[in-house]
Amino acid sequence: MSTRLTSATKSQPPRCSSSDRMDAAIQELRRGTRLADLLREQVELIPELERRHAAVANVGEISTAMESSLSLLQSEMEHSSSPEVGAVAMAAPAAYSSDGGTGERNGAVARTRRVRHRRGKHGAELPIKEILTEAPKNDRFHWRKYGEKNILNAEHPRLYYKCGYSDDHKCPAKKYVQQQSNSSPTPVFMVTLINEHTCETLFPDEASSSSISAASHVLDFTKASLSPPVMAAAPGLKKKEEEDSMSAVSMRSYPYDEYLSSSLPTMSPDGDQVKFSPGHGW
DNA sequence: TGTATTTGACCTGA
DNA sequence: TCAGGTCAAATACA
Repeated sequence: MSTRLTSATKSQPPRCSSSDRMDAAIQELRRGTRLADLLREQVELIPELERRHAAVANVGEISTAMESSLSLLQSEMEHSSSPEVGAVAMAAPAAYSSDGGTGERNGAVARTRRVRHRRGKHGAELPIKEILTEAPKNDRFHWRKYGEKNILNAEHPRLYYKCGYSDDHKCPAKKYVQQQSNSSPTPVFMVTLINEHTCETLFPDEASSSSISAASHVLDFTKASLSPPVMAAAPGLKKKEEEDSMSAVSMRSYPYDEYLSSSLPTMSPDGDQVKFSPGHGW
């Protein structure tokens, strides 16, 4: 079954205008929905009741996520998005920084007062996407974690990432990841994207990654859901992972490429992604 | 040794 | 004053 599922990830949407990409993303989401249905049928054949139940539940969540993403994209298409980005603009959850991450890192002394230009509340025009995902995947961008914060009334801390090229290429892309309160056995993460990547530095993994790895990814996606995906994610995690699974996921940056181009089979069964050399790393 | 993460302090808007 | 977002030294790891 895995091979069939993989086909969902094979078609590469054209990368042209944002509307083209959104269109492609919609197509992929539709396809994903159909495949999720297919997967459900297959999963129902699992003899072990417990596993079957869990798998069916997970597939159901996949479908839900697909459908909600789909409707978001569609409504965005209808409401004519901003020309520059194919963002799924949603209600801005909070304040978004407009700090360009220009990386003024020469402050010799720590904690000395620096004039930092940030928090442009007026920056409401910033592209924003929010994605609910339960299955972290690699989006091929290089994210670097730069902060973590406990949020009021939230069970889990919010993790802050910026593009790994924010300094080099002045790429303003950022994302916030927050695990939702665990109402379901499977952790669900709200991923908020801020700004579009200007670095355009995607990892060239699709050329080398085989459909096999894609298949295993898809399969393991289910497996990983049975056991928390967070734990599967972090070979690079060292100390806090055992107690803080949230951080574990975070180290890999949470990917959710649904909106992007869809086919990023980069997470191995262990949750370990493709290794990248420094500077291109993840 | 270089790179990425952790973590507490700092900053800013509400 | 509070809460959220960011910085950057310290630290861990490959």
